[in-house]
Amino acid sequence: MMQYWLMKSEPETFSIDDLERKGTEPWDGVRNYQARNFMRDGMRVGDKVFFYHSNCEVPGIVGIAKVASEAYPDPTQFDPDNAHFDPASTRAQPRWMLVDIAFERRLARTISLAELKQDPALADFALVRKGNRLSVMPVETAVWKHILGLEKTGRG
DNA sequence: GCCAACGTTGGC
DNA sequence: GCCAACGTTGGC
Repeated sequence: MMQYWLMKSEPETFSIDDLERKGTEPWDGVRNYQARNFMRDGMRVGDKVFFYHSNCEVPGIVGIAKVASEAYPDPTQFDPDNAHFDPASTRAQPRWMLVDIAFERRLARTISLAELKQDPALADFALVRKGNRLSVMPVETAVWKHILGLEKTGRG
């Protein structure tokens, strides 16, 4: 059964433009167990993903991607020259996993965090809750549909 | 750039 | 196992 997700990326590091240009990208660098578990245990090929820009001028959802592989070990954990190198991880027992993410489309407009926060229908959505730092999270079907409904409305 | 919130580490 | 110190995330 199709599941929905949201994944955060800092656009200065990897933006929706970058994903559109490359087509498919290994979602490397995740070093949070909860986020890893969602990728490893939750995601299936074909699941849909909101692409979210974080730590930027207008944080918000900017596009839609899809899961393009099952989880496999994140190669950056083995590379001493990589910022995400993890000396405690081994190839026999890799600690960090990733999935490939494929571009699907941009949204017609950015649906900003500010807009999501002031929407009463999204009060329980983890993204808008105070202190949330999770970079990979599930999105309930109703929430997914509600947010997509915002795309064509109002501002932008 | 600041800093609140949160996760991880390590001493005990 | 507790918890203080530290590092990171990410909005503002």
